[in-house]
Amino acid sequence: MPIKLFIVDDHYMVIEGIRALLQNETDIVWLGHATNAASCMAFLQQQLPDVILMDINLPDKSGIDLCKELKSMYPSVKVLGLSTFNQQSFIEKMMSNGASGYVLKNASGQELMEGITTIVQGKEYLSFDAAIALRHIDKNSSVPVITRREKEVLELIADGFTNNEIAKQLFLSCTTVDTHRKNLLAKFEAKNIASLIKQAMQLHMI
Amino acid sequence: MPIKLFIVDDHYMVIEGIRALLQNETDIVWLGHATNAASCMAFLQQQLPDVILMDINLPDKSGIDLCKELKSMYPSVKVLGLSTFNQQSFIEKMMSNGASGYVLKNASGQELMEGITTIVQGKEYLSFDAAIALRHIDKNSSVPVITRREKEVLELIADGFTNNEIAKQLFLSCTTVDTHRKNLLAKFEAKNIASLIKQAMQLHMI
DNA sequence: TTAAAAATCATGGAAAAAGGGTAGATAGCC
DNA sequence: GGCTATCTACCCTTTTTCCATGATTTTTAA
Repeated sequence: MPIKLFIVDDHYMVIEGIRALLQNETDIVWLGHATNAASCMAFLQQQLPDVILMDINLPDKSGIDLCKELKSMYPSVKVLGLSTFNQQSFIEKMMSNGASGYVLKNASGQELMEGITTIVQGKEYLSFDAAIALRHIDKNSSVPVITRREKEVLELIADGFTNNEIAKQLFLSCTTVDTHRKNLLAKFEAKNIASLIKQAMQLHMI
Repeated sequence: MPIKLFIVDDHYMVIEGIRALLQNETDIVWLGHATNAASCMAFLQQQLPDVILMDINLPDKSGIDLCKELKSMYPSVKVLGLSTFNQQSFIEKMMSNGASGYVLKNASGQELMEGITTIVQGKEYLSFDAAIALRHIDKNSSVPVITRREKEVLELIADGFTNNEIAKQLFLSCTTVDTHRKNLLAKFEAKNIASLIKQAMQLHMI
């Protein structure tokens, strides 16, 4: 039974590339592609693929969010994350939002095919480089979990506001803001705001 | 006379995609591809293409630097920048380093072909979205031009080092580091380090 | 070669952040 | 009801950044 495949990626070059890489695979039926989250959801109302290859960066919504939404409505569809980023934060988020696997865009046709057939069987698949990234970074650091208020404060700090200014904007005491700041530094294990902002930006938390 | 084409991109999917998009173009001769800067330079010693499609993100060196190096050695070769980023900083840098054009990875085959034929004629080419990005952002803000030393200091600041620690690492006086810091703040028009780091990260300068 | 830009160093003072600890109020969860 | 997480708030000290201003040497580019 051939595998019905659908692709969500906003780059034609990648779509064409995947099509070219898989064109000789007789087990694959190409259902079509979407270049954004909205048209992907629209397509799914008509037809359900077995596997969706999903880019993490989409114009209207992150692939991570789309993955969550999609899996809650169509749990049977398997999602294979697709990205140029081999950062553990993305891979982790994608997987925890229901993706069955993750493949980097420099993967070969063979690797891609391996990923597709593996997740169709209900297993998980991480491309070699992605798995390395996960293990490598997992040992050193994990993604900090911050609260809603902390995120609010973090964003204002990143915009250049001082404790005092933030306190006024959020109708808080200055010392409260300072506490949030200190908690942020602790959670990120950062020595100062500079390295905190750098890390937060790298993890796309700002 | 057919156009000899070479591609530098570290993603097989993109290479295959471009090949697929251009496979029916009889005017194009496919010389080959490289997945990093080093093997690109090695190839050029043997054979010179008319046009190189060059990704901005390469594993060993940025495409922007590779472009500069390559153009100084082989000025006749035309470079068409290729990237997912439509940020004006990249486009500007790529063009000022000798690229003849810039195409986004979501370009169609037609657009890509248009870009290639345009730059072969000695003209410049910007894909529609790239041109928009350039105009749009040019009015609002410009990319700060920072010196080598300032970049060095900026990176150390982002890593959480204090003026004192940076001074020791670079064998400078503490006040010198402070001067660089102040110049950075002025150039970015940033109130403090937090917003400086945020901006620098957004512009991919760190 | 000359002018401009970059890199170097300095003083002094005000403002803000970092480091440390403590603690009450509230809300959600088992 | 008790437990935990979150949000709130405070005190104190030290360190660091931020601001203003000025000046010399080395590099770079026209």
